[in-house]
Order: sequence, then C-alpha cells, then structure tokens
Amino acid sequence: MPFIPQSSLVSLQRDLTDVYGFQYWWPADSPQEVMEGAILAQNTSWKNVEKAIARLKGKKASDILSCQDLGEKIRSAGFYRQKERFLKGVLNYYVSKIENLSLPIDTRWELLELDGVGRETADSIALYAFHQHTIPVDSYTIRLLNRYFGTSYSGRDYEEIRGKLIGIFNQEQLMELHGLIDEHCKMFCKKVPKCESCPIRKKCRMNI
DNA sequence: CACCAGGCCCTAT
DNA sequence: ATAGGGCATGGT
Repeated sequence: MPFIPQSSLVSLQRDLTDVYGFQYWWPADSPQEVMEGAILAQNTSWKNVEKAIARLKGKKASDILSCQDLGEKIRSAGFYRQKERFLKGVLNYYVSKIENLSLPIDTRWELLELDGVGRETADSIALYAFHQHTIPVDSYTIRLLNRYFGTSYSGRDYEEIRGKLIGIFNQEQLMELHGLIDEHCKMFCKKVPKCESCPIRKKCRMNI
C-alpha cells in the first residue's frame, strides 16, 4: 500500500476547497435531525432521504417515537422496516441520554452500541451533530483516495484512514473535508468517473 | 430493462 | 477476520 504523505492530503483539501468553496454540508436544523438523516441515508440517495426527513420535520423525538405510522413516513428512504427500528433506537438514545442531559463525552462509542449504527453512521453523527473530532470514512472517501493516490484501500481499512485524517485535520476541517469529498464524488468521481471534466485531474493518479 | 444510492447485520467460510 | 447476501425505494 503506497503511503500517502500528510502534505498531499492537506493539498487535496485545499484544492477541493478552491473548487467547491466552503460546504456547510450536512443539511439539518438540529442534532436530532442529523441523527435521523444518518440512519435514513444508509445506502440510499439523499434525494429519497429528503422526503422522509420532511415528514419528520419539526417533530419532537418523543412524538416520532410514539408515531404509529413511522414506517410509512420514512418509506421513501428504502429499507424502511429496518430503518424504522434503527431510527427508534437512535431517537430513544437521544431522548434518554442527550435531550435532557448535557452532552455526553464519548458519543461515538455509545452510538456504536446501538443496533443499526455502524462506524460510518456513528462518526457522521458524532461529527455533524455533536462536533466531535472524527470523520466518517464512506465509500466516496475510499474511492477518491484510491483513484487520486493510487492506493487500494477497502472498507476494512476504515480505522487506518480515519486515524490518518483525524491526525492531520482539526474538527472544522474534518467537517469540511467530508463534505468536499462527497460533493466531488457525486459530481465527478462517480462509479464511472468523469475524468474529462474533473477539476482536480492534474494531480490525480488516474489522470485519464 | 439494469444499475445505483452519503451501510449495516447476519451467516458461512 | 473476511466475503457475500438481504434489506427497498425512486431516479437514470
């Protein structure tokens, strides 16, 4: 596995910022809504998630928990039977541990205990809802790193990649970086990449 | 029509 | 430890 120097990652972050500007990227009005979105967005296009989010908009967590047709409300986000269960677990955690009390110290570990919350979901919530020093390593991140730097990371290298990134960037930069990467991958570094028009192709190892 | 999207869980090697 | 299948909708 080729070693990615810290300076290269910093440089990539700069280049992406030059192209896309600042991204207040997670579109949510509250920590609760970040949590809802993090569950609903699992392996699902954000477009489909938005409709589900809209139906939960403004509701208190306790009201969503007692809602009788929650599955129907989030149906558009897909996997809705699982996600109804997962969402209830997360909101229940929110109500019991966060809403009434002060912010817990290590949300990431507590979230990982919940059914339906894996590393990426936990890190998304910890970063965007509670501004902790972490970053989700999603498939976009792995894809971009592999193409741009010629590495061959896979999901099993999650902790290594996360560790590298949080060792380099501060919390605000991590929020920014994840948004930039996902924005870029949605537009250019797709599964079938659009290298012809890619704004950062010059330094990319693919360089098609 | 096939394939994909801001994963996770469970199971069989 | 790791790969593979299931989960489900809506857009291209």
